[in-house]
Amino acid sequence: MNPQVTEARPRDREATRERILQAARTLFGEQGYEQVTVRMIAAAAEANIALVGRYFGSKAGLFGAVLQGEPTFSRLFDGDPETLARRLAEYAAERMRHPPDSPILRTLERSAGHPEIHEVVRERLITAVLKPLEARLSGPDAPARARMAAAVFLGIGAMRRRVGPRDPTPADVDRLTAVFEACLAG
Amino acid sequence: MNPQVTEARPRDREATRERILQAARTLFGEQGYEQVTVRMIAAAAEANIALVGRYFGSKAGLFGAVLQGEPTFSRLFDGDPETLARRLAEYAAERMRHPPDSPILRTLERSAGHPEIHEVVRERLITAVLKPLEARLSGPDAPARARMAAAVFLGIGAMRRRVGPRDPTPADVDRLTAVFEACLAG
DNA sequence: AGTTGAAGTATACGCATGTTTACTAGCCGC
DNA sequence: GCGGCTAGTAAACATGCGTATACTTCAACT
Repeated sequence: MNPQVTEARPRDREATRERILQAARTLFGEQGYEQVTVRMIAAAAEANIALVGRYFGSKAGLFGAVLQGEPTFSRLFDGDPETLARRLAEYAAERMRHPPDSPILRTLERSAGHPEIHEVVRERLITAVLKPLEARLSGPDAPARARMAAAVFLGIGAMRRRVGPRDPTPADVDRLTAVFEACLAG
Repeated sequence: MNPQVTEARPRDREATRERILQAARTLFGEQGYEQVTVRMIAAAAEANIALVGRYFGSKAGLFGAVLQGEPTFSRLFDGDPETLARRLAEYAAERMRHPPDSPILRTLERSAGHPEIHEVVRERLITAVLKPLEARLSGPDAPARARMAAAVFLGIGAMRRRVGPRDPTPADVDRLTAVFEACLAG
């Protein structure tokens, strides 16, 4: 009769794996794929370098695992369709000032370059952002409209990172609302 | 036996420098800062690696020289202010399908990550895009409005690179026109 | 208790990068 | 002609990367 195996074993594969995953989530979100090294992740997770390879195969595999573990944006898109544009605008306005609270968008904002993660980034952007939004749009051209709204999101983040943060004003939110309404208009 | 296939090039500091610059312009625009190596640039320019360091100090210095040499977007912004949004929309719609014709935007679209070029990217984005557009806007909040329009540009490019190209439809152009009108509305 | 297998470790491999050094050779003014 | 400045070259340097290997340690099960 075993006691519960879930608690505080000194050697715990699952816990170590989780520490690595969590460290990677944080670091990738903060600095993007290429700026973060496997050694940094291992150090932050207080795990040995070789374990990263052992549990995730490769750096790209770990990156994929991070992205797969992130939730979609369905919550943001849920609610009254009439006020969807406004909610998106408020969220985007906050993105002028601060990086996304969600690691997934932080990670997607950065890490454009590397070819080896291109596919997983693309897949995750589609399933976590485009498809959920698209599903909530009525009328024609839903994919195109969702894509354009997502483009605005990415663009806002790109400007913040490249030019600098900006405190969103009420006028900014109004403008963004109009922008998203234009994006989503059927 | 062949006589020399490659005819000797006269020694010309300025011409060599220009070849390197031109090769860098092309490669950075095609692949972004971090994907391009100094050796690739030297090979494309048919110049020795060391000359890159000699003439431009460093890879980042060369990148800065490329960006400094690019024209601004004033031409796109000139013309009837009434139809500015439409012109921007047509340009942006083309960006859904193809990378920018101008190396500067291609370069700015990519190369987000590297800290060592952050400053020159920022500076160039401001002086080549934001300021010229801002100068053509009347009414309040011109910087904020220009910034938002620029964000849409960057976002469109980001979506093309990450998700894939899209053939813009007339409806896309209409939507984008409305988006830019919302961005630029005073 | 002793064996065993996996978790964890230390270290090195192979490679690519940006950069620098020591050298060669061609052009120009004399 | 020729000497010297300098464009151009070849090679190495130093570093950091992701990954792989061989070893050690420890906990669980017979």
